[in-house]
This record gives sequence, C-alpha cells and structure tokens, in this order.
Amino acid sequence: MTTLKDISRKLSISVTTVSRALNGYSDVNEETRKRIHQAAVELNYRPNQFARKLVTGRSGLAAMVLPDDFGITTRAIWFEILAGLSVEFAKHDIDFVLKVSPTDQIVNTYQRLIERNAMDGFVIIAALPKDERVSLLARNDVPLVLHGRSEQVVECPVFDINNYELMLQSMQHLLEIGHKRIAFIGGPANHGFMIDRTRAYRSALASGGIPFNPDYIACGERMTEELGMVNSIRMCRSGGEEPTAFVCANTMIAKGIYSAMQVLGRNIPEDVSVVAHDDALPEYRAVDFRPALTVTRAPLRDSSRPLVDLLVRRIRGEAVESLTEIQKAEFIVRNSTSALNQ
Amino acid sequence: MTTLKDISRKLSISVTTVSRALNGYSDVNEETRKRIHQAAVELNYRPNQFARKLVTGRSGLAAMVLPDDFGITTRAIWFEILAGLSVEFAKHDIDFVLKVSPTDQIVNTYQRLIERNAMDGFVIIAALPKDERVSLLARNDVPLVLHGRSEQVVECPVFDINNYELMLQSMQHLLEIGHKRIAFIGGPANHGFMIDRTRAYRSALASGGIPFNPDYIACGERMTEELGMVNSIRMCRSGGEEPTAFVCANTMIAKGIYSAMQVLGRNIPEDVSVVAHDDALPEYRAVDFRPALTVTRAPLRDSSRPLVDLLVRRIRGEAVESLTEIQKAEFIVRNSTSALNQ
DNA sequence: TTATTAATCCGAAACGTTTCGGATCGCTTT
DNA sequence: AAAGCGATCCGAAACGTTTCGGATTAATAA
Repeated sequence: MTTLKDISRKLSISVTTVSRALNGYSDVNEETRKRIHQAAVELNYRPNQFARKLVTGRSGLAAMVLPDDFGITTRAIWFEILAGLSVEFAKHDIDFVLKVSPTDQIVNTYQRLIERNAMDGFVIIAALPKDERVSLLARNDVPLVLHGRSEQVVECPVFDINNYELMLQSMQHLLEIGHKRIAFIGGPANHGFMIDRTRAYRSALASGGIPFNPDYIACGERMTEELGMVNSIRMCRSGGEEPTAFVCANTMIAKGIYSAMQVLGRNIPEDVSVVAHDDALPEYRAVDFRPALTVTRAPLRDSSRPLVDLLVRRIRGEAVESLTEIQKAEFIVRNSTSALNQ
Repeated sequence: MTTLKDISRKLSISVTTVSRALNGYSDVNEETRKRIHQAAVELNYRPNQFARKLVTGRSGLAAMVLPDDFGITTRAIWFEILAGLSVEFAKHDIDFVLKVSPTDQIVNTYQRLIERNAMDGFVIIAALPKDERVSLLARNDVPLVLHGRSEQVVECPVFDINNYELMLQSMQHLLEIGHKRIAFIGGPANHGFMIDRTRAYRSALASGGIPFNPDYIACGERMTEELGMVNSIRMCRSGGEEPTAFVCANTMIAKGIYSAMQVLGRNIPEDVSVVAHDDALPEYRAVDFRPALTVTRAPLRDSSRPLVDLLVRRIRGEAVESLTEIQKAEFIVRNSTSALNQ
C-alpha cells in the first residue's frame, strides 16, 4: 500500500505539501500539484481512511438502523431504500452501514453507535412526530437526516414529499367527478405523513361540504394488501352506506382493495373508484393494475439522492436552515376512477 | 470522548498496561486489571476504532456487494439475508456495510474496495462455479465466505445446504408414491446449487428406471412466481404427456405453479403433486399454501450465523480447511403431494 | 551467595494522515 | 532602502491505539 510518504520521497517534496496538493488547498503551485497528482496515480495511491479519520474525526461511514420487525412497511421496500442510499453514499465516498436491531432496543443501538463515535451521520426513515431517536441524536450533536417531518423543534435536515397537497389533489379529483362517500385507508395514525394526509382529507371534505364520517377512515400499523382488503370489505359490509371511492396510502393497499372488490362483485371503476399514492415500487406497478391505477406518484427511489445530499451537506457544516427539501408528487389519472353515475 | 490516556492518568498506570489489560493480555496483574476495567466503565471508555485500525490493520468492517438488478432473487429475500448478516456481525463488533453496484461493475467495485483496504472481509451469496469475484478476492488474500460451493480451488470458508441430498429426498418421495413424469423447475443452470440438484434429479430418475426427459426441466435466471407459472403451463400444454408432479427450487415458483394449475383446472394434489425447497421466507409460508406445501426446509435466516462465524474465524486466522459447514434440510410432507391414482 | 526465572510493568516508536505556525523568496509599495 | 505582501513550501506535533524490547522486583534454583 502506498502512502503519502512514498509520493513525498519519490518527488522530494514534503509530506505536508503532498497532502495539501491532493486535498486541493490553494497554497501549492499548480505545476507541483500536477506532478503530485501524476505520481499519485502512478503509485496507485489511496488515502488510508483510518489515519484520516483519526485526525479529522470523520469516518466516511453513515448508517441506518432498522427494527427487526420491519416497522410500517415490507422487506422489499426497505431494500429499495437501502439500495438507493448505498449507491448515493458511494458517490460521496461514504460507506453505508446497515444495523438491524430488535425493535425495543433501537434507542440503545443508537446510543452505542453514538458513543463509539464511528458514524459521520444517520438517516432516519418514517420519523415520528415525537421521535426518541431524533432527539437522542440531536442532543448528541450527531448529524442526521429525516425522511418525513418531525414535530420536534430539532435542528436537522429534512426531506419529505408534499403529503398534504397530494392528498388534497386526490380528494379534489374525486369530489369533482361527483363522489361524496370517500374512504381513506392508510398507515399508522401517529406518523407525520398520516397526520398531514388526514388533515388534507378532512379539509377537502369540509370544502366540499361533506360531513366527516369516522367509519370511512382506517389506519393500520402495516400498509399491506391485507390492510386494504380487510378494511374495504368491512366498510362495504358495515350495513351503512358503502363508500363509492377509496383513497389509499400506497399501492399495496390498493391491490388489496382490488382483490376485495372482486370478491364482493364490485367493478372498478364503474361501482367504486380507487386512487392511491404510488411510491413506484417495481413489484406493484400502478400502470399494470387492471384497470390501471390513478395515483399521486413520488418514486421512493428518487428520495435517496436528496436524503444523502442533505446529510452530506450537514456533515460538511452547512447551516441547517437551508437543508429542507420537499418533493412534489405528480398526479396521474388512469382508469381506476370514473364519474359517479347516479 | 475518553481515551486510554485518561484511564492511564486517573490510575497512574502506563497507557501500555491499560491497553494490555483491556485486551486481555496475560502479563498484567489480576488486581490491576480489575481496577482498569472498573475505571473504563466509570469513564465510559470506548476504544477508537480508527486508531486501532491504523495500527492493527483491522477495520471492524465487513461488506457485501449486490448487483443493482438483484440477480437471481428478489428484494425481499436480499433484505432477509442482509438483516441476518447485520445482526450476526454486530455480535462480533463488526459493522456491516452494504454496497450496491451496477451489475457490470461488480468486479470493479470489489477492486476498489480491496485497494482501499477498508474491509476485513466479504460475504458472497450464490457463488458461481467459476466466480470472478471469488478469484479476485482470493488472489488478493482478502478473507471471504461463500454461500454455495464454488468449483474453483480457492482457499476460503464455505457454507451451504445439502442441495444434492435434499433434491434426492424430494424425488424419492415422489417416486415412492408412484410418480414417473416428474418435472423440475429451478434457477440459473450455472449456479452451484442448480448443478447439484440437477445431478440429484437425474440420478433419482435413473435409480427409478425412468428415462430423462429434457422437456421436464426448466431453468430461469430469476426464481419467481412467473417462472413457475409460465413453465408449468408450457409443460402441461406441450402436447406430449403432462407431468404428474413438480419439484420447485423455491416456494415462489411453487406459488406460480399453484396459480397455473388453477387456471388450467387441475387440482393439487389430486391431479398434480408439488414439492418445493423452502427457504422459510415470511412472505411465502409453505404451511399457508392451500393445500399446504410439501417441502425440504432450510431457513435462509439460519445461514447468517454460520456465514458470519466462518468469516470471523477466517479473519482471525484459523486454518481454512476447518471452515466448511453444510446444513441439512428438513423434509416435511404436507398436503400438496399424493399417490398417483392410476 | 549468585544466577535464573516468572510476574508485572513501562517508554518509545509506529501506523498514515492533517494542520498549526512559521520560513523563504521575489516583488511591489512606501 | 526598508517594509509589506503574496505565493509557495515545510517541520513538527497531534490524533489514539498497539507492540517491541526491555526494566524492575521478588521468588526460586544453583
């Protein structure tokens, strides 16, 4: 393994200058910088990360800690996120480490990682409004980036999609084409994105002059096909008036509703309309639904880059105020929604 | 952050002795060791991994490199593997880093990681008989552990299941209950596990006095429901004699066959029997199949621990000869197989 | 008594970087 | 001519460990 000293010796230039040249400092002559760079590639020089970390305090490592019961979502989706993060971090020369921890030990795991001081930063997906992980990291001044806003007044970068507005869009579409009995099937009620969407749901109803019916809203810990299936069947069988439209927090729930409607002998979109939010997971392509699914679309894949960028900028010391990014979802009308034929 | 020097100062003992005490060397008095340990917990001491790495050459990091098209299997399964590895590595105080790389760049990615010299070892899943990754790592003397045997004569630890024997077991079961037209639907033909199983398939046929029919064997790059569906339908419609039994390389393929048989109006197990190998993925529980699926069972989850143990022992310098572990699959008869009624 | 040994301990160097605080030199201003 | 300045370079210290090669002491063997 070749070191700075090797380059220094070969060129009869001090180690200091070699280091500064390679790190792009301005106090080295352009010509000697060239020579140094050339020698570096000739000797196939790679800086020793650990020596560097020892003095700079940076490790070139970022981590994510997952609960071993997979929280609100499925394995496939976690993998989608992990893969995206790994790729994006690599672009910044950061290695991405994955920690899986028993759900009730998550905070301890963070605690240990903080104490070891081996990670430059963390990414937290699906932050809760009051999130112990977030406050722990913030308290210890460890850089982190959030996917999903947190209510806490912590100084940390945030990436999110416009949950309030995308829900509003779905609702307005359904209202415009005449629907009045609109159900909403979503995820855990305590998560930021559900709070926003529920708010939008109610405000859209209100602006349409429709009273809020608590029977038409269902929350579940895990946003799966089963959740959509069970709840849509329950709503249709409850004896009261059936919903004529469903809004779903993701495409898996929509898939469950499709199955349920088939079982119940209802047709989409003639009898019921379905709209979903689409994370663009390859396993559940909205265009491949029969009929093709109307969605608000914000690919999960697209979140990796902003998340990583924000975290890296935070690590570099940028002011947190500038580190917020809200991505707009796209609204795509397909064939799962139609005007209510009265 | 507290360092060795802090403990040293507090106890008026040299840094050397503190270090040696904490690392369990024998040349330190039992009583001073006690004092040092106590001071260490009092001061909440955590060794600086980077300083340590700088001198020992060990990083406390292990990695896995995945293709971004997910190779032979699905996101959910990769996640299952990753989660298991992360947990097991943590027990050895090793952080698990995940690298995702474009499929055609995999070898480059390894090359870079080797040059940076930042990983203590690698785990490779689904090794090919002649595997460039394996030879690259072996050539550079980087510790690695293989899941799935490789033909190459490399000195590295291997974990695998008894593919030959589990296939034999499935076949013998079907032969015993009278089946003669047995099809095999599996994964990529060039992988070690497929070679072994195909060998077992043919040898079982031979021992039953049944000629090998190439129409009854199907290999696919990706072992999905679709593969099972498409191929079982093809086999049943080819005009020749239909298979009376299917052996599948995993439960997803079996699921596809179940759907196909429903479409074709065949009943399981009355018309066709189905046996699969079961990796025990939570998403495809063999007991939840209707009818419940007969399987050879070897939970993927169970492979993490041996893989990590083997790698750690290799890193510690144990002789490679002792580092091979073959896990036996369990054979479980359920309701998807029945005697051929002639 | 002296030499040997075992049990404990320690100083100093080394790992490969980064960075602080100058040093040198030629040019421009005063 | 002196002072100031910008461009370019460098020595040495520091980061927190591990480890090599002894040093010290007391007990044991000769």
